[in-house]
Parts: sequence; C-alpha cells; structure tokens
Amino acid sequence: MTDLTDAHIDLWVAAMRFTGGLQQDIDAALKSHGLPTLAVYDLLLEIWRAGEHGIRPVEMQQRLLISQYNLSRHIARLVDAGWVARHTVDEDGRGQLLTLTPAGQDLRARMWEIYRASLHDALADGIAADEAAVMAEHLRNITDNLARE
Amino acid sequence: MTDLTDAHIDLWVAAMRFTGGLQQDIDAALKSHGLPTLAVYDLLLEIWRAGEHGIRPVEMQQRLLISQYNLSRHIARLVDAGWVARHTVDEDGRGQLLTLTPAGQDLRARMWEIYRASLHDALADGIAADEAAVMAEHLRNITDNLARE
DNA sequence: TCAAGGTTGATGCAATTGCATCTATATGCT
DNA sequence: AGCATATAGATGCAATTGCATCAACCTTGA
Repeated sequence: MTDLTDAHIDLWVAAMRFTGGLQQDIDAALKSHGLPTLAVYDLLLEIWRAGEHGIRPVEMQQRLLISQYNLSRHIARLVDAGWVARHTVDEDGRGQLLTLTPAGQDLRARMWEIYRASLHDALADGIAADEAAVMAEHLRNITDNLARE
Repeated sequence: MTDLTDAHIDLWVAAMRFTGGLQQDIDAALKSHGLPTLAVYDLLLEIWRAGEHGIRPVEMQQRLLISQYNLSRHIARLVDAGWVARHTVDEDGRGQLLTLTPAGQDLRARMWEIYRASLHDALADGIAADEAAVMAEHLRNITDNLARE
C-alpha cells in the first residue's frame, strides 16, 4: 500500500503529452500522404500478422483498445475499400476471418514507411536504445498490473 | 543521426498501451460516478489554475492537445451546464476570459477525487516514485524535442 | 431434443469530431 | 485614415463514435 506521489502524477502527465503529441504528428504525416489514420494502421497490422489464415474480429478486440461496434464499422469500411477480405469460419457460423487483400498489404507497407519515419524523427535522437528498453519494460509492468485487477 | 531500434518501437507501443488503457479506466471510473470525461477535466483544470482572472481559449489551445473548433464547442457545453463563466476582455474585443463558477469548482474537485484514485490504483504500487521521476523526465525530453522541430 | 443463456457481430439513433468556412475584431502598411 | 492581412472564436455539414439493442448462432443442462 504505497502512496501516489507527485512524481507518479508527473509521469502520467508526461506520458499523456508524449503519446498524444506524437500520435497527432503521426496522424498528420499519414494524412499529408493521403493515408488512413494510426487507428486503421493498428487494424491492418493485426490482420497482416494473422497471415493467410486470417483473424477473428473478436480476437482483435481483445488485443486492441477498441470497442466492439467501432471495430465492426472500421472493418466494414476496410472491406468496402477493398483492403480486407471476409471469410466464413467453418466451426462458428457467427464468426468471420479477416485477411488482407494485396491492396491492403500494399497499403500497410506504405503506411509503415511514413509511420516509421515519424517514430524515427521523434525517438531515435531523443533517447538511447538501452534506456528506451528499460522504459518500455517499466511501462509494460505497470500496464500488466492494471489489466490483472 | 541515430537509428530507430526495436527498443524504440517497443517504447512507443508500450507507451500507447499504457496511456490508452489507463485513460479508458479513468474515463470508465468517472462515468460510473456520473462525471464528465478526462478531456473535460483537462479543460476545467486549466480554467481553475487561471484563478479569478480567467484564461483565454487561445491560451488553453496552446497548452492542451485540442483543436480550435473542438475547444470552442467544449466551452459552449461547459457554459451551458453552468460550470464555466465567460467574461469580455478589455484589450481585445474578439476574445473572452473564462473562469470556473462555484459549481464548476466543485465539479473539478469531485472529478479529481475519482481521477486520483484511478491513478493511485494504476501507479502507486506499480512503480517507485524515484523511477517514475526519471521516466517522466525522459518523456518530457523527448516531447520537447518534438515540439522544437 | 430443446429451452435458457452466452457469444459474435451489426445497426438505429444521438452526441461528438473533423473540416471548411464565416464573422468580428485587431494589426500593419502605405 | 483606409485597405490588406492576421487572429479569435463560432458554426454548417459530413463523418465518426458511443450507447443501446438486435439478429444469428453456439453451448449447456435437464
């Protein structure tokens, strides 16, 4: 039972500003290249990682911080745009499996180029790799704590 | 000219998950008490800090990561709800100064109780105060770097 | 087998956000 | 002074999000 100190609050404020600011920068960079937002990239990445077998929306929901109805509509837009294909699931008539179309794979790759460049500009010279690793580990610990409650 | 390493990317992912997850928790806690969102809290806090002299919307915009039109409408809602009062500015006929009404001050205090409790649950036992201070400093450095570009 | 309850994904409607643009005032230049 | 340009804030309209609920399918238990 430890106290919440000013340092803890400082960390929270700094983390909010960091992620919020960089997220805006990344979204601005993507948009300036006529590409979808970071939120869409996260979806494409999950589907891409699933390979040709595909992934269920319900599984994506567990991994990403996104609401069910929001995910459902994002997927509908991605399918309409021709970036994602829906497949039926043999074992579950309710479900669907999502895969990237070739156009979707191309889109993800183009987005990652811009995304990566923004991250480079923001992080590469701002913090050493070993320090970044330590911080990432700390943040994961805290986040895991949260999820366990 | 340093490289962007996997550790840097890990840091970014961990930071996104940390702030995103905790933000959701805080918003859920606030909502369960019938209170406005974190975004509204940030506005109330800025206005509260300005004291009885008040603060200009344009100044809030510079400090918070919020778009102009969004801020304008948030303020309109806060005024309608009786939490914020608008005052004219002598030196600038276009501008306005915002202050918290007594009801607004009370609201901010009640929100902070819930907000603080969520931060306590997430952070107090998850990371030591001195480590939190180091991380906050690192994050501020990176964020300042960004803003300078 | 079949009814009750759980899970998956979609959708109608209201609220919020993003974008472009507008009004009003201020400032700078000639 | 008089005009052009810049800044502060508001708003119409389209797109997105949040909330509640729905339809379809699956699972469990009697």
